[in-house]
Amino acid sequence: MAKNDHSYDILKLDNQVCFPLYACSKELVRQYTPYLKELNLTYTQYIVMMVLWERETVSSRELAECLHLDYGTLTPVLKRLDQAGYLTRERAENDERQLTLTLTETGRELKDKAKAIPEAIAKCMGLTMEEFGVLYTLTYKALKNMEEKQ
Amino acid sequence: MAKNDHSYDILKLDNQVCFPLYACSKELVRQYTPYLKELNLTYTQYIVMMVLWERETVSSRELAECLHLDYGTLTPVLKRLDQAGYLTRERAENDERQLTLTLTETGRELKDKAKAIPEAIAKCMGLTMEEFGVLYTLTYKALKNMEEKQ
DNA sequence: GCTAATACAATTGTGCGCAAGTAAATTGTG
DNA sequence: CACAATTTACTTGCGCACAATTGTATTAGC
Repeated sequence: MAKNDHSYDILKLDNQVCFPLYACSKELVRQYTPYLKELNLTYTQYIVMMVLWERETVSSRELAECLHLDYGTLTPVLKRLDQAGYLTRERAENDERQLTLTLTETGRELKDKAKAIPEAIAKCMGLTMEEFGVLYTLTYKALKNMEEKQ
Repeated sequence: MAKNDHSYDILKLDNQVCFPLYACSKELVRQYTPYLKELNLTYTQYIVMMVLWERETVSSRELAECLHLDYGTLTPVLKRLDQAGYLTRERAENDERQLTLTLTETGRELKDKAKAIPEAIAKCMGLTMEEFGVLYTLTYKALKNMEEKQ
């Protein structure tokens, strides 16, 4: 193969968009960790709590959908949050299949402690307000396009 | 608490930049999966192979650094790639601590099969060339800023 | 040259993350 | 009504991902 064969350049790590996205996502979770440790939460548990802080109660199915998580992941996460006393898990009255999650008082108290986190993380990332907006738009656009494919 | 208290809005899932980034990253890995399955690779194994396809040989330490992975993750991944016959693991001559990874012929053969993947994934994401460029720049910028914090 | 400090890698433990398979409740169809 | 299809959730198995700990080789300080 000739030295100036560039047909494999698309396989170079530096030419991938997916890699920095993947690495950035992991690094973000790592940055959250020390803050969340004070709340006794992991990142995944945190995003579950965010939904509950906003809605007080939600079905397991809706949660799985809006967080893009499947039950294999969600079930043990919800059990741990239940065990920690941050939420309750009950079957829906009208449909025994459905699981209804409800925020507890202990869970609600975390909300105040969590208030400072988003700004701290934003500072870590060091992007301008405009850049944050662009990043938000592009990731949501890609996400939407990809979920349409399946 | 008054209904028009917006001080918690920063905790709404829809107002987070981190969440779509996290969800998008996971969705991306999911999109790769069927393509990589044909090469008998996971996404993490794939990015290891990308480095080897470009460099033929690399030390474990360099790999960990450029992929932003620690040894707890990397060690078992490398063992599996070794077992699959895609690379060899040898101690460096001059320093018994260091692990040197070398691409095998079998590993090199995968490169051709992998060639079509980046374009297929790009199509899934459905962004324009310009948008890909912006996404690349912003994620690398955030990544660089965050790793400076630690 | 001996010991302390450092660097590199492996191991252990915990928690995602998802595919595949299973089970139970509900809904749809004849 | 009976029974097939669907929905919802759980379980199992495997592979990351990382913090914390341990082990070994090299280098630095004296």
